[in-house]
Amino acid sequence: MKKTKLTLKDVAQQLGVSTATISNAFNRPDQLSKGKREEILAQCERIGYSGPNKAAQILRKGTSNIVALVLADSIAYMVSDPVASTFIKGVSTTLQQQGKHLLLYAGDSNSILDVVDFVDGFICYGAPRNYRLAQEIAAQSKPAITVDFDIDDVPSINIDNENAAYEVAKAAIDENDIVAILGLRLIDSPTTCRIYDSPLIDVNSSISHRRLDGYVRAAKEQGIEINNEWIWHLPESDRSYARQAAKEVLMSSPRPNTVLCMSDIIALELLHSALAMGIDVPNELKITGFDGIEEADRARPHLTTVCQSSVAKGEAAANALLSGESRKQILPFDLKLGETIRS
Amino acid sequence: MKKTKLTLKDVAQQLGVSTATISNAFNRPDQLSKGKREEILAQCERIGYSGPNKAAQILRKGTSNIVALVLADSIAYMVSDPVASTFIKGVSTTLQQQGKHLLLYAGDSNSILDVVDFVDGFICYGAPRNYRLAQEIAAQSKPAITVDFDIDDVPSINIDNENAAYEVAKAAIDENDIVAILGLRLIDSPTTCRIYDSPLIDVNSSISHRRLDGYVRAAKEQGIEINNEWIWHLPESDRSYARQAAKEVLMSSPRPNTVLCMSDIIALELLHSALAMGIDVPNELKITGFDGIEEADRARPHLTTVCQSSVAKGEAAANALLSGESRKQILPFDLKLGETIRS
DNA sequence: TTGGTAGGGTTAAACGTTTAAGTTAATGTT
DNA sequence: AACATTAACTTAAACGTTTAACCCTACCAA
Repeated sequence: MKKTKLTLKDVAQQLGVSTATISNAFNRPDQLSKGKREEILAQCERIGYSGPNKAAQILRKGTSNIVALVLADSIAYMVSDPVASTFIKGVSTTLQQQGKHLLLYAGDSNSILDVVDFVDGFICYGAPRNYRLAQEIAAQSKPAITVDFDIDDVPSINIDNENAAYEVAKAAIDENDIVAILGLRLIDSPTTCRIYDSPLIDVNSSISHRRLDGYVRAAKEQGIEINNEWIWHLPESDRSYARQAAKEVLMSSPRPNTVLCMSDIIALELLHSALAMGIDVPNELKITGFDGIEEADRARPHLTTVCQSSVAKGEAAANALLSGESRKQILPFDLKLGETIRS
Repeated sequence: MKKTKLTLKDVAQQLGVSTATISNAFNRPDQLSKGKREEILAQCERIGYSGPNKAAQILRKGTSNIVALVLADSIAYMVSDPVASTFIKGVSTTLQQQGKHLLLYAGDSNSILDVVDFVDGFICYGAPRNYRLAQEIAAQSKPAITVDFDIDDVPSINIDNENAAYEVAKAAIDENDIVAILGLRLIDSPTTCRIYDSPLIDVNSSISHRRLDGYVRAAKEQGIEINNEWIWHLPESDRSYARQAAKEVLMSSPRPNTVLCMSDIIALELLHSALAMGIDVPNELKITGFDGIEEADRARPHLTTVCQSSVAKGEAAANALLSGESRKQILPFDLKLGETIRS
């Protein structure tokens, strides 16, 4: 029983050839005769050498076939959020097709150094928490791509959030409506609350603020000014935060009759709360969502929302990274009219 | 502008000390004087050296701080399945706490060799597709742990599936019931179908077969023999497979009045289909699930199911791997009675 | 004075590959 | 026959660290 693992050198010695030849047998078939190659491979199989050590390969070749997916929030949150997990889906299928491996990264900017040396590239998903981290990554000389936010000169995948929000809001808002917004990560607070005059965070890079702009523009077109009092901040697109916000909105007086939600999860939770309270949707309350998740399809009445394909985003991100694409891409969205705004 | 990245050697030269000293400054503070160490670290900061190259470290030290989570199905499926994604959640939070990184692996047994050399250990989740792969991994001399299935001598995390299934079935089944089972991965087929006399796969290692045993035992106690004709096979715990199986069950005659489902997703889909057809649950149709996912809580009537904590499984798996625990652990489950079996 | 020990360094040999450059023999060209 | 080309290998220098073993110098005890 061999105690220590076989190395390429051992094998070379045993077969009486040079290490280069063994290495070539595995990596560059054109560098040796077909016969010799097959013989070597067969012998390796026999003596239990399963190929060059990958750690050494990574050091020597400088490439590992590992791509890091850098997540804004904890992995825990990301796998449970339908939008984020669908994104991961897109990334992973594409990577797998190309023989790449996926490292899920959700640490801070210190420990990113733990992986930066051996990873082939980075996909950075979701600001703002990720913004500084992504900047550091971009500063490294490794391929990187951002999704759902932007950093100068770094290729990215986005949709036109401002127009998407504008369109869904425009479809929902009528003259004289009282409009409220259930927003995501608008200010720096760990709890659900109205934003009032709290300073908005990260205005430039955040999709939430682009959406806010769109909503506000659509409202303005109907002569409606949305006061900060009617804008809620949720720290995450999470059911329990949403439930609380829904309660606050529905209890407030006057009660808004149009609520624009920055995610479907939020919108659905609001819908359920409203129905449970016996509120007529859409006649007493119009609701719009954002994302177009599967669950929105199953809800009755159907949710009016903006569909964006998270899978497509994931695929686009992986493909762009692997192909060295350096442009910023804007993916399409799709307005979906359900019965939550008009029956 | 430095073109090429700084190495430890460069730094040593610039600071006029040996490479060993620089290395020690980063890794072994006790090996040099405090003053020197601080000076070195400050200088490194200044000239832009962010610490030893990790690829080289991995090769030299033989450890990478990366743990591979080996998934039975595609990552795409895993992140969308509530049970699996919750498991990932548990694993990832634990790993993160301990400063480890998570590599999601869903390839085949060939490409596992791509990572085996630099990964610190393996968590193998879910047979049977994973069974052979896991055997190969176990054959490597790296720490490994299996979850929801077993391999001789490899530590594992499981619940007592046989008893869990027995208990939920016992709670549901009455004398003279017609009992059907919606099972998971029972035979080797990519489509939803009745199993009839198809050979069962992987009888030993599969949780599905343990559950089957439990169901059958409970039925027998009521004098009921479950014919293979009344057992369905679903290739995955997926809504669309479930929908089809639900249709078939509800259309068959005589229609079963007790259906034992091997996952909540399946049970919920059956519940929806039944309600949509105007069938009275539980009076005309009793349903049980398995897993205890969140969504089961939101259903009306509440689903009767077996709760198991996937998060706890994930945490246990990660902890066992990191601590070198070598026993097989059986985690508790929890019978949850809802109104889908008795109103 | 001798010798022992501890602190603070340095040297140099790994870790397991890949690959540019070099060697040799065989084949083809004129 | 002389020379150029090619095929099939080998040599040896990286890749960027870590770490056992060694070497000073200073200090202290007896």
